[in-house]
Amino acid sequence: MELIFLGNKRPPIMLYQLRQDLITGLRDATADAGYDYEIDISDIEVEDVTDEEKGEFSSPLSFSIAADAGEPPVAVAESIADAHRANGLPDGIETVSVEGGHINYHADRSALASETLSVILEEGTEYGTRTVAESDTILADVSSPNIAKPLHVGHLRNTILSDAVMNVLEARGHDVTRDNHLGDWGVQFGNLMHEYTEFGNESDFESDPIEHLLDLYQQFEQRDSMLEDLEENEPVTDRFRESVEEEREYHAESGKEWFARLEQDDEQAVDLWETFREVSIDRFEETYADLDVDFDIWMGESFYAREGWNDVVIEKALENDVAMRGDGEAVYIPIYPDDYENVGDPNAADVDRSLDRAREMLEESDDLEDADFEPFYIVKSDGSTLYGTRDLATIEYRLQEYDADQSVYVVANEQERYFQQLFVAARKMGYDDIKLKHIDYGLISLPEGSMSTRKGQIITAREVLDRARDRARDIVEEKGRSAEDEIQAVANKIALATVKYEMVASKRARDITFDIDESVSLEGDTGPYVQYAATRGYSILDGADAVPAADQIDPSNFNETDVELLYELARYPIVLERCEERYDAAPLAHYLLELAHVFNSFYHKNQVLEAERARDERLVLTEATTQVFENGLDLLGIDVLEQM
RNA sequence: GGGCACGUAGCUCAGUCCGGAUAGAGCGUCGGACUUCUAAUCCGACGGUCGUGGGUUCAAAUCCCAUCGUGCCCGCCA
Repeated sequence: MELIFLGNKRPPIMLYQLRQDLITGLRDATADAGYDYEIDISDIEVEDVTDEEKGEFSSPLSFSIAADAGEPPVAVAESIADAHRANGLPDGIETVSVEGGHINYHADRSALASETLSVILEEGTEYGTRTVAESDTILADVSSPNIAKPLHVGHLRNTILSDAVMNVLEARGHDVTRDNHLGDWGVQFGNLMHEYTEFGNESDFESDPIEHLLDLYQQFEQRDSMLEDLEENEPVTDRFRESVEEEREYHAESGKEWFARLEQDDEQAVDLWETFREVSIDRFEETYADLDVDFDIWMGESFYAREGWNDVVIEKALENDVAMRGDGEAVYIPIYPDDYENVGDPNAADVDRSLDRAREMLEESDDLEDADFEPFYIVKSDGSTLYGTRDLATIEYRLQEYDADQSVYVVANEQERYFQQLFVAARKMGYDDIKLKHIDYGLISLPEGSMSTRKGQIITAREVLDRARDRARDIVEEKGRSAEDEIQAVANKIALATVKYEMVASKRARDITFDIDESVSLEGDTGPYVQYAATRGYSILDGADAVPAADQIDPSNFNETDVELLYELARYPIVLERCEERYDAAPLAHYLLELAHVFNSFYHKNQVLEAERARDERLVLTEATTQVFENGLDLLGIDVLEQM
């Protein structure tokens, strides 16, 4: 992908560009020194600026070359450094040295300082973003709550993580469509309709529809598991067992029937479903508004069922001979054990589309259980569809309507296996030109154990937000810096920062034990810590009449502390690059924390307004820092505050 | 039985995907810094067999194999 820098005719002398230049230079120097060695990005490390000896960039490649060539590493390093010196170091690199076999490059700090500050202030909110010649069109499943249930902390993590990751992908130049892929279709709603028509209560529904529906859902599930227990555990008589079985089947069958009716557009079923859906969406929207997140589309699973997309993929699967028929009306795609391998990546995907293997296996034994493949069902024997059908339909739709390059799914890692199967099935269907990516994340549990909507052990998104707000308001009041009428607004922003930071600070794969008391703490490794640092920046800028232009300052006035902060700012685009690679926001969260720490340190050590030497320089540096705080926090969906 | 993830300081976690020079933060503990641009802060100290055992390598927290522990998944549910 080709880089186009915004607003500059030539690539600025920035960390990012310098590293690119050094790779090229190092490649030539290595060849000129007489060594045959393949050099890539990993051969140049960006070092900690506080380490004088290592320089800003360092390469350990002399060790590998030395091992092959049987020469001492220091000699190899020296001869490469000499060659590089002779060829001429890139603009912005002052010297190259050899320390302990490492080739260390020392940047021209003044040039880097003024370039970095100029670029940040010139690009403003665009700093760190890029445009790419051929951006990807990305369709993303985000948030995806099930209707008729409240949003809980799991949805909170999903929604906040999705928002941040999609923001990053946009900043990296891609065209992202956020699809709130509502769970609004499936037998569970048949079960709910059964329960509602049997036991529902209109006045309860009206006073709190979601609570009432949740009660009914839990009642259905609890009765089912209770009956299951009774059935399995020592029934007193056969007669008793039979009646338990009957009771259980009655409810389950009735639920399935309701769903079948819904899929057949039965008026009563559709009416009920629409009512459930509307009250759910109304409630969701309140919470999304509180979270300050938006979606581009709310397709929901029902869309693909009701608009005929399910039929499209079912037909396609049968016509292309990738799916076979099972009992009743059942249709499934056989998946062989060797089908899984880099299956989300269009370039690496290689699956066996043939049904011959499955047919052979079934000839030996009619029992699917014995066959060495997993059936990926897209039609059940009763003729209704499954989530897999809807997900295949979604891919078909995204290709047809959006010409999508990527279809990505922010969904908890408990569904990892399912997504592998879905992606295999999709390849078999012939969806070859689309990158499929499961952006999985760890489960959230409570200190008292794992959450279960069924058992009623949940903590809702609303509870978390309310508690964070209450706690933030107490602290804002205690500090007494905000005007009476602003307290709630300030507290809200701090509360959001707390919750959002918490939700993205751990890398995706990690499970989180969600301790609400710890999460609303405002000290240390938290969102408010970062907000506070930014606020101090504004406070400084507030005390200055004007901030000079970046090209009007003398970078040689910067001391070590200033330079450390400056390098932190320069690193920002590299952090976003890493976030894009990983489809994660955690590196950004950690970066902002580090930036806040360095800025706080700068704040204590260096005077700005009263500085004897570097007042102008530090004003520019401070302004650039607040800009990076704004840009980075914005990607995490966190607002900065002038005062807190 | 099979699959995936996680295991780093007392606790919560970065760093692992791309192997490099003394393994980093926060919380907690101990000590220090507010007549100062916001102390929601800063500075310092204490704290580590990077789960364990092999292997590859000049070099392993990082790669490979094995093993233990924890969580999740393996349904014509989502």
